[in-house]
Amino acid sequence: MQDILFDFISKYVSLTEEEKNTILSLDIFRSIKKGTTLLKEGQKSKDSYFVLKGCIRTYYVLDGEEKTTAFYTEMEVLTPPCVISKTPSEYYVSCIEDTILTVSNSDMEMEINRKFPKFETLCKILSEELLAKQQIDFDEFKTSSPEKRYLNLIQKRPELIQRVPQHQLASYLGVKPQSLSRLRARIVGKNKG
Amino acid sequence: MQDILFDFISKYVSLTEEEKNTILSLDIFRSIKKGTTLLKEGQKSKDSYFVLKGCIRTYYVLDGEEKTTAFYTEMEVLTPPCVISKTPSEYYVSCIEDTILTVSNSDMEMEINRKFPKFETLCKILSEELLAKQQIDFDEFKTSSPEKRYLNLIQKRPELIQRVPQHQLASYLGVKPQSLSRLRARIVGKNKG
DNA sequence: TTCATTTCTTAACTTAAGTGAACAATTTAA
DNA sequence: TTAAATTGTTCACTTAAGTTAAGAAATGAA
Repeated sequence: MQDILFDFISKYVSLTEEEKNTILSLDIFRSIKKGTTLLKEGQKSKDSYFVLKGCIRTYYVLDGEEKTTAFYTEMEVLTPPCVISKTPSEYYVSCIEDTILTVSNSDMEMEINRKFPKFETLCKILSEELLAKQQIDFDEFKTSSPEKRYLNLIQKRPELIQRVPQHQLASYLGVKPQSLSRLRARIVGKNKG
Repeated sequence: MQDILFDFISKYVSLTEEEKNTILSLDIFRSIKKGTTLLKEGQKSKDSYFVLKGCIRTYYVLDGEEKTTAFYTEMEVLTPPCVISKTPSEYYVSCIEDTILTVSNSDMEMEINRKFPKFETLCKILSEELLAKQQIDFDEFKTSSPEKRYLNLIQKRPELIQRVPQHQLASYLGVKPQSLSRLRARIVGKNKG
């Protein structure tokens, strides 16, 4: 399990055994049951998550309705905005499958950065990459219709459509569950006739 | 003009005179005329921009149509995704006003990072903050109707509505120019009766 | 200044998404 | 195992966005 993390890190910076041991000594690996909530609206938190196996989602509760805005699966990192802004969280984070992840807080991060400055480089590269990736995702969302977004998702993350309940996918795509149902029926119809 | 940049940086890390002089020696300040294109689709670039005065926008050309996805105004930073991915740019960047900005490339950045490691900390903090901010923007976009997005924009960046042509604002809000016109008329109507 | 271009608005019509409700299928919990 | 809750689909109806077109207003260039 640790190897997945180390392989991931090694893509960005090389790691010595000493550094690996320091990371392991922090005891950051967690097994979480499906349905568990990791972060609630209004809570303060310093925790970042790296998903090794499984899936977590972020969602808001607006007018009593859940609005799912993101899914994080294998090899993806989530640092909730409240960790950066140091304000109470605006949203929930929960596991939609049994999930294995690492939980690291900003204190631990600072501690590692102090011992191994190259860790700061890793964090910089990672957040720059994530920012660029998310800019493109946002641009695609803005310039596409709901139907195009769904077709785009089939291309880019086909497994997500299998793993995730439709009504959560719907708000992720910016539409109501009924509209997603209809839109899918429309696509199937097109492929037939 | 330099002071604006140094004040901005000082919010994140303290700067010595030596460091300031090193930055100044790089000759990064540029005055750009309205309408100038800074980056074209298909071009490779290593340049990041920090807007001191004026406004730049990013836009795609899809099916012969311009799709504006972002505006960067005073005190905002843009590192185009192509700089991170090291691939040809998918979009254009151009000035929609006479603009004063800094242009810094990744080689210069590495040079400074080598001399002053605290610069790496600055970059890390900046991109983490930008990532968090953009996550929230994206979430708000997903969970709002076009009308709500427009009302939200009036709250958050009222000056933008004055500075920017409507048809560019429209694609920024994810609708056609005609829909933005209609939507605005609808809002005015509501406030009357 | 004048002409051409760009920008913005309005309108009529088409298409698709939102809404409320019903129902079947599936999952969860007692 | 059964009842309750959740989930997904369909339908009729409403509302809003996309499309096409026309014309007015503003802008820019010759």
